[in-house]
Amino acid sequence: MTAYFMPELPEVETIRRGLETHIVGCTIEDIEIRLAKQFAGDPQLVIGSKIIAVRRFGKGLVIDLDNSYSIVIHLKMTGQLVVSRRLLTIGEDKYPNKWTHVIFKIKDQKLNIKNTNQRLKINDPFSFLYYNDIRQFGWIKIVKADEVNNLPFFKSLGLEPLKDLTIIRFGKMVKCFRSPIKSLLMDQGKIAGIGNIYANDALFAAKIHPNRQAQLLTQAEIKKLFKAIEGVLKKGIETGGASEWNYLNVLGEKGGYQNFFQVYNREGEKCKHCSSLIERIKMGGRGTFYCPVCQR
DNA sequence: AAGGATACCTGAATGC
DNA sequence: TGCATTCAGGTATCCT
Repeated sequence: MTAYFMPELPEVETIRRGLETHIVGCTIEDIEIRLAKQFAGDPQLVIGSKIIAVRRFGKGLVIDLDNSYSIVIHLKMTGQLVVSRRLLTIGEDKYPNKWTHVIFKIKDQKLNIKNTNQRLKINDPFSFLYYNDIRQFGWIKIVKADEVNNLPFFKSLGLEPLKDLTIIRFGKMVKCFRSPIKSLLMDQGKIAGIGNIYANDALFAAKIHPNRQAQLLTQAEIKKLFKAIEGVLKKGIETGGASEWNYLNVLGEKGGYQNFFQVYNREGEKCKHCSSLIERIKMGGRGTFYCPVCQR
């Protein structure tokens, strides 16, 4: 089967870091909206403003501007944010393409000053940030910075792993949760940012069957799972995210985590620990992968 | 209340 | 071959 998956915390964090490096300090000169349904708010509110920060909450991105407005983005499954290669002078743009739905025209003051040197392949201080999205599920909104946290998605977000999610809080959460543990890991209102890939792999690392009722896990298992979550997310960030199919960082490059999948998308393949065949079941409408021997 | 089903959408895989 | 059907999936929303 083909794997389709959205960017999860490590992928979105990788994009956030890339944007921080490449577009903070730039000014938004124009916004071309090619698919109106993916864009909410008045683009005029941010045109002419300077990008001062890029934040991430769960799988959501917030680009802060110097006029107290923010551009909020959720990539959902197939959204990509790719900066113009022109900006980096490392080749010609492959974008826009038929899936490019929003184009931010940006101006880099630093480049503008130096635009007579070789850093720019062409003598043009403008660059582009392309929003591509095959499935068209993602969205971009212009909102006041102080209203970002009131957006329904952000308002309902749970704790941030590697930050606010402590072992104590995680333990309490698990003990009150009556549904399968995998549902808890993927519940954005409980823990922000874990999606199908990392939930599957964390459960494998902790040797816990995805269908186990959360509140029945032992303290030792809870601890192991907590460590496993941190482990897979850190590994994901370290390798630049998982790119089996659609995910790209802001330079249009793939990540490397797909080479470390333990169970995700490995139905019928051998468990890397015991050589049993990885099984696939459906939980909450999502493909769920596990080793029937290692995970109990 | 909380869990389940459905809509959104298109490319790839499958079916005939 | 080629056309039609099925499937995947995060989140919002509706439903039970």
